[in-house]
Amino acid sequence: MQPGKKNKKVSIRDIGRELGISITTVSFILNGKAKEKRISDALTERVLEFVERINFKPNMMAQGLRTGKSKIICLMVEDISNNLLFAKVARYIEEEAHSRGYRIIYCSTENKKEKATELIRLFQDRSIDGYIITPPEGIEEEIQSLINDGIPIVLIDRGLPGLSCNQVVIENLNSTYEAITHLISNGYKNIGFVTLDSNQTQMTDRLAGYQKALDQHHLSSFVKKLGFHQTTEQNVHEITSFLNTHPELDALFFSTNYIGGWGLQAIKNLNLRIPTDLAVVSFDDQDLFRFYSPTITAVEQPVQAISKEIIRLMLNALEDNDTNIHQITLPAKLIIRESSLPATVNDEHVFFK
Amino acid sequence: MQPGKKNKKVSIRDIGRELGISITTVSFILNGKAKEKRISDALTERVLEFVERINFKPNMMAQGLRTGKSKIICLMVEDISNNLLFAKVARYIEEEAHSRGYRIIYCSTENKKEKATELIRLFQDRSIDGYIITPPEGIEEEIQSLINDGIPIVLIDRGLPGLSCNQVVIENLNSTYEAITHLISNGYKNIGFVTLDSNQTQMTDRLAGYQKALDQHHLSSFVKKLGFHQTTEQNVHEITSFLNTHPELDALFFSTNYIGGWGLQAIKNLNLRIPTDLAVVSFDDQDLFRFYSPTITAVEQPVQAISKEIIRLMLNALEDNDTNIHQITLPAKLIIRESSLPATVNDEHVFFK
DNA sequence: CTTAATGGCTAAATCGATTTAGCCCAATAC
DNA sequence: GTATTGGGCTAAATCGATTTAGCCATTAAG
Repeated sequence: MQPGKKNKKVSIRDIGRELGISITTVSFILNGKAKEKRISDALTERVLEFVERINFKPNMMAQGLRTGKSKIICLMVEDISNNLLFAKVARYIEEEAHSRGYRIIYCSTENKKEKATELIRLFQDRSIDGYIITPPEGIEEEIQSLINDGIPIVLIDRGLPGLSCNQVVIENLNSTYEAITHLISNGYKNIGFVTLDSNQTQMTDRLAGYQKALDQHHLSSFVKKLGFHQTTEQNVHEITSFLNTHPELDALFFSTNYIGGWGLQAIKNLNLRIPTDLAVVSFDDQDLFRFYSPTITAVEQPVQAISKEIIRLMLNALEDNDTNIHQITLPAKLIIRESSLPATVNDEHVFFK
Repeated sequence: MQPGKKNKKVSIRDIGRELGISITTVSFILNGKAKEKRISDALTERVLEFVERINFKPNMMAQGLRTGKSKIICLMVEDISNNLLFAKVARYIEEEAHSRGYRIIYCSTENKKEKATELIRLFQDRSIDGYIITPPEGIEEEIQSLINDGIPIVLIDRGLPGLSCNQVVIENLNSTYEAITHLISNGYKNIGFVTLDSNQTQMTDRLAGYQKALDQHHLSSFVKKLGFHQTTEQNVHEITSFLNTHPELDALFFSTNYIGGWGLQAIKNLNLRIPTDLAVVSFDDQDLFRFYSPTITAVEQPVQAISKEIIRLMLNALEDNDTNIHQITLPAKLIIRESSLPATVNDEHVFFK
């Protein structure tokens, strides 16, 4: 039995038959090699016009089989649904990729090494041209093996120390430093830092930025590291305990937007006023921070710029065979809102003490 | 020149050569047809063991070319980044699809007919096995042509009246009816409805549910329809004007979560207290509503159930050639929070009047 | 007038799988 | 002793493109 659908689609062969020419000629013309292969302008014109009229699209599987290129890029993120940042990157990348003839498949690693490995193996059959990855810890070997196979990779959101690979990240250290300095200059002295128990570069850099700012002002640090893969309730509870054990805290920095969400929850449960009782700044902006009462100061990632760089690096590697390694670091922006207003203005105790 | 990467990958032919058997046999075994084709258990065992050991994965392009199936499903949503609902659906679907050997490519229509048409045409080369689509208005013909080609389609979030096609939607009418009834029974009498100027079924059904509840209690309706593709500022401004022109409003229903966001913005700008001055209920739950002060009552879509049905319908059609049309309608749940507390309890005027 | 160059096009191999048709041998039936 | 059956395996066609090598005129060069 022949494979294929009810409506047999036309092939390059049908076009050749219809126009009385060889499939070779059709292929050359469709691939823009008419001039190079000295096909006459008249014929080129005729073929292009015909192809346009019948809305012919070459079969990608056949093309892929022959050329070894699938025109598919894999976007492998932590979880496309738990961080709007990834969904936004997905959105921007999609547009540019399509306009260049690429499709994007996505998958989520849950930031687990095993899951990521499994996914990479699942796709390892020549059917993915390039990978855009937020790498979980411990995935170095697997990535290296892709690189060895000559497959373009762009790491995003975080790097893998010890691996030379294209990457697009932001200035985590500097932007956190700036945020903490902002709190300090607004009069806060006991600033807590709530983060994940993770050795990934974006997290360690943010912590380093915090530490750097504190050191510079000789302030002591209060760091709470939340375990990975806990429930929201557990996390909120841990932040609540952290605040209870350290009543001296007058400000809190959350190292990601979802930690920010848990933090606000905890603060609400404790009935603390922001920023009167506790100032708040979070990494990663989101609707919640813009709309919350009070509005929450946040470090905003330049999503559009990040996405542009990601797809630029990928297409460079794919189309221009650029094998140089590009490591791009983009600046992030502190959006100052109500939650970090100067302590002296808001805290009436200061006036009357 | 030969195509292919630096590390030439092994093919079914290499396996045959290595084991001294034909590629036919290898293919039969790999496709689980060993029994049917009477390949001896010993040989089957030997091949499977070898394939496992060298971690062989058949080339999908070759498979696809031969079988006419790409094992790729296209998820075509409005915008994967502007509504977490779509990202969540994407996440759930991904898991199940992968476990069944399918990959998912995504794309965003911006809810525009032209964009959707363009995308469908872009993919129309036999390289997509099925489509999961949130259809924009006016896309009926294009969808029908896919159906005619025998390609499985599942419409989601909204249907296309006049088109018989698989679909998974929720009880928009009933759940809105329930939400409005909830407001009415909590003492609200002048309930406004802010929605999009759209004829899509999910929107018209929500409006119908609102109308039904009002009619039943002989209340008058206040409907504000926002234009498509306006800026956030414009929308917030329009909602503000709506509230100003109708000072009698004591409650507001937002027909989507992002409209809810704009609405909260408008209410905040007007310094109205929720629910004292104005009760609020929104369709679609989100973090913002859970964390806001006060917390916002919302109609929650059963994302997981929706996703399960979507992928179930799709895989049924793909694998079991189920050509029956399934139209699934799932219930949604009203999550009652602070923003819709009874008017009489909160509005002290009522007590002292 | 022969050879070389060029223009315009094509036959056939190839990518890596699936699938049809059928080969060969041993066992059983008649 | 021949015909039939079935077990165990394989050769070759095929999917629809790309690409190499080369055919056949015509013109230019020597």
